[in-house]
Amino acid sequence: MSQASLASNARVGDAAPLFAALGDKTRLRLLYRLSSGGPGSITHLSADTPVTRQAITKHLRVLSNAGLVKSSRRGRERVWDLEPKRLAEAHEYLDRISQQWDEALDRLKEFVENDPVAEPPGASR
Amino acid sequence: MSQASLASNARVGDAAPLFAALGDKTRLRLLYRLSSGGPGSITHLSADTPVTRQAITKHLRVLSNAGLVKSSRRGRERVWDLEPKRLAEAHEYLDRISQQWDEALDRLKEFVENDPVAEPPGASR
DNA sequence: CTATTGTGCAACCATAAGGTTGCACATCGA
DNA sequence: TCGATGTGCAACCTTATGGTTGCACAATAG
Repeated sequence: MSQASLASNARVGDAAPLFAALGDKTRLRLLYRLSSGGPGSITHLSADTPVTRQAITKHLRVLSNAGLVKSSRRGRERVWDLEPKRLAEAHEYLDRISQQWDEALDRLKEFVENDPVAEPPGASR
Repeated sequence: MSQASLASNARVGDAAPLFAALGDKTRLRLLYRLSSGGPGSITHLSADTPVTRQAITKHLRVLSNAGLVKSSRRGRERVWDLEPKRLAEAHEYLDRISQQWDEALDRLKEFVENDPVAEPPGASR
């Protein structure tokens, strides 16, 4: 079994949801907003974006499902904030993947340097 | 800039495509496949998956657009492989984000410890 | 030459995703 | 109490996404 791979086999399906949650610029912007500006209500958060409050609500729900943010009611407002625990988990996750990429790149170098793919000399056309 | 945020402001829209490309389990599996099993043709790569060759083709194209894989023709076959350079870039990227998360988490702690439900600056109306 | 194998392309489908509008309802201020 | 403000829900629209099937075409094996 080779050990250097882009994701450990067992968790490969685990990473996708996290990446998917991060794979939208509006959501990344929201995370940025929360991390730099602190917690905020929906209307507050949507004030900076070109999209509607409703859209923001949906995105927050996605982030919430991914465990990246949490919300709490405060009077008639609902305040959203980053979720430290999950965020730390995701953080570790990215670190691990990052490290595995490193190893994968090493293997890749060997590939290229040693024996590409036994390329047939006249393979072009 | 000593500001701790989840993503640097200017690049926030840059990360999304990468994450989006990684946000699918079939594609992650493909990357895993390529990183552990080395390069392979489409039919070869799709032999291990429950989906059709055509679906794999599409996924490879997505990964290719994200710069994570590259392909080269070899006779009548087309061999796909990881793209080292871009992969390294993405690697750095994840590292950077990972680090920023770390900083963001620090700020988060202060939030919680100092002022539980602090009003974001400028929240008055 | 002919059959086989490997790709590529295109059409098509179902569902999810991102977004909008509209409206009901809760809560706060005066 | 009444109006203003903040949310939540639901319907709806458009486009992307993930997937399939079918077929044409290139290249290789006999």
